[in-house]
Amino acid sequence: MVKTPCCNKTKVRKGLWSPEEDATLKNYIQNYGTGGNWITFPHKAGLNRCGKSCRLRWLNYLRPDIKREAFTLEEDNIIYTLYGVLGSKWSIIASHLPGRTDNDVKNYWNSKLKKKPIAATYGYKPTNSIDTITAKTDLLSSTTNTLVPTFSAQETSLITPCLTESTKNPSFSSSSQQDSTISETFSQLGEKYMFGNSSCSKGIPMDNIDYGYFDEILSEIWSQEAATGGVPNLY
DNA sequence: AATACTCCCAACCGCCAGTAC
DNA sequence: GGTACTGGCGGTTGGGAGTAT
Repeated sequence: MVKTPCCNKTKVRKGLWSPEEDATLKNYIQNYGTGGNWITFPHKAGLNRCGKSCRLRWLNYLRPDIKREAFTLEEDNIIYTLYGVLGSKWSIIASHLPGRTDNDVKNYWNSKLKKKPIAATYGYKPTNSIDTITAKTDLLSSTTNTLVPTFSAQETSLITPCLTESTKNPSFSSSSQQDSTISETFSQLGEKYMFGNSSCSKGIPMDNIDYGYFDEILSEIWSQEAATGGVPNLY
């Protein structure tokens, strides 16, 4: 199929938005809304911009509920945890951070979080979520070794490999061996999880996933942090 | 002070899925 | 069912700001 451009790219303005353009966009939306069609929006609003560019500018910068202040530690933890489970599903991660956009979260991850030591070691900060999943093994049926039905069948199929690996991983004898084993295990788990998530995102509407589960993970992490006055003692 | 380098963020690009016709 | 169109998303880039030399 021939790709149709959303606008005449040779005639529209590109690059940084001027304060005048911002004001025009903001005023128009506040008075008339978007009209439900971003492609025709620039013409109606009197902007010489591509509709997609207008949409992006509004959603990522001009929307009144955008949070401009620095990310908090709690937000860091949410990003680490959800990234460990979902991978680079920035829009879903951002939906759990009021006032943050997917672009914000993506930029923040790429420029800050992934460079932090623990993230550099493990690729992300899965120790908390995996640890908590391990802690939830008391939810496993002792006879069938299956999860109690707080998870859907599909979610169980994603989580079970992690449980199996993290609870049966042998021989943490020395700290260096422990570090490399943990690192390797998380690398494997990450791949499995990403694979699972990939098939999940293709097969199941993401809306069907119970994000209350992540809330459980986060509250546990925060309560440990509050109790110990710092990062939870892992392993 | 001048230049080189790095970092960060806003914006763009291209692809894909959903929907209307 | 096929095509055209649109919105949404993730990856990538450009360039300004800050820092190091």
